[in-house]
Amino acid sequence: MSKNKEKLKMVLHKEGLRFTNQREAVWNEIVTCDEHRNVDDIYMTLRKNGILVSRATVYRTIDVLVKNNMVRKLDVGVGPSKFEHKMNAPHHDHMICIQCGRIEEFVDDQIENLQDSVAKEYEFKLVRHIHQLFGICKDCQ
Amino acid sequence: MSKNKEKLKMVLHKEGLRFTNQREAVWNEIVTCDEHRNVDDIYMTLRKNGILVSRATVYRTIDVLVKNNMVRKLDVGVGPSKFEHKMNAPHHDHMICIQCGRIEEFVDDQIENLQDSVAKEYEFKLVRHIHQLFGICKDCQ
DNA sequence: AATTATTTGAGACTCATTCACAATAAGGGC
DNA sequence: GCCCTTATTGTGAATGAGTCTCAAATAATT
Repeated sequence: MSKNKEKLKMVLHKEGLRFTNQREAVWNEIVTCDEHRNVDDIYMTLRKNGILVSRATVYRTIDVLVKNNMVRKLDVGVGPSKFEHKMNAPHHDHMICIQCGRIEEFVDDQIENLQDSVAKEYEFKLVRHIHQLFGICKDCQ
Repeated sequence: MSKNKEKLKMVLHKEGLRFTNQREAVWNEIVTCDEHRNVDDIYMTLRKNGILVSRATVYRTIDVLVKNNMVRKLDVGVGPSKFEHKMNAPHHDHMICIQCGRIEEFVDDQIENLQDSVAKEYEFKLVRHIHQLFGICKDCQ
């Protein structure tokens, strides 16, 4: 059994939820693609591959995945939210071009550390964060 | 004429928009309150004070104010966006409690600087950013 | 004052997301 | 494997924040 399937089973069990074909299909579709996609993209791709899962189920499954840190939700400021899986990928944040919508990832450990310090200082238990830079990308300038 | 009124006039002029009672009323309502409020909060307060401005106009005016850096839009992850004015207030980011919804502000110049460096490195022209820490606040723990 | 262009208000509309509920499928015990 | 209980699914309707349309009102220009 693949590592990802294993991971899904664990999380579902932890949440007291059942392991179903639909949930596996959704997780599988998300984890085998490295793009930033919205629910409809994911739904349509599944459908194109002959896997009929309802949109509602995609939403419901993603909620669980997001809550359990397997998927990151990305509010890109306009239109539907986008999602990306977090397996085998180092943590990163995003730069979003307000002209062409292109999303670029960036990593900065110093920022991460400072962030942790701030949270500690306020006795705030950090669960997740959003750090997005909006602007004009190199190509659009 | 107050400094804030002056500022609004300038921005509207720059945008090729007219200075109207409604736009002044919305800006005034926002700039004289230091809380994080959504469009409906602002609309209802105006209405309570006998100032009848339509919801659509509040949305439209806020768009202009956000675009011109007079107001910050805050996506709090659930429900409608909140807004706060940016006059006389040093730049800050937000910690949002996912339990009680409380919003706390924090300032960290080092993070701001690092952020600028990252943008520079990618030749990305930074227009604005979102940096939000989600977690459990001191009181909710 | 007349003309032209912008803004406003009201409500219809959009569209992402959530919900309700009947039908279906999982998991546990036998 | 079969039954029973309980969770999950699909469907389509509902929700709700935000946007749009358009006629009437207001502002700027002549």
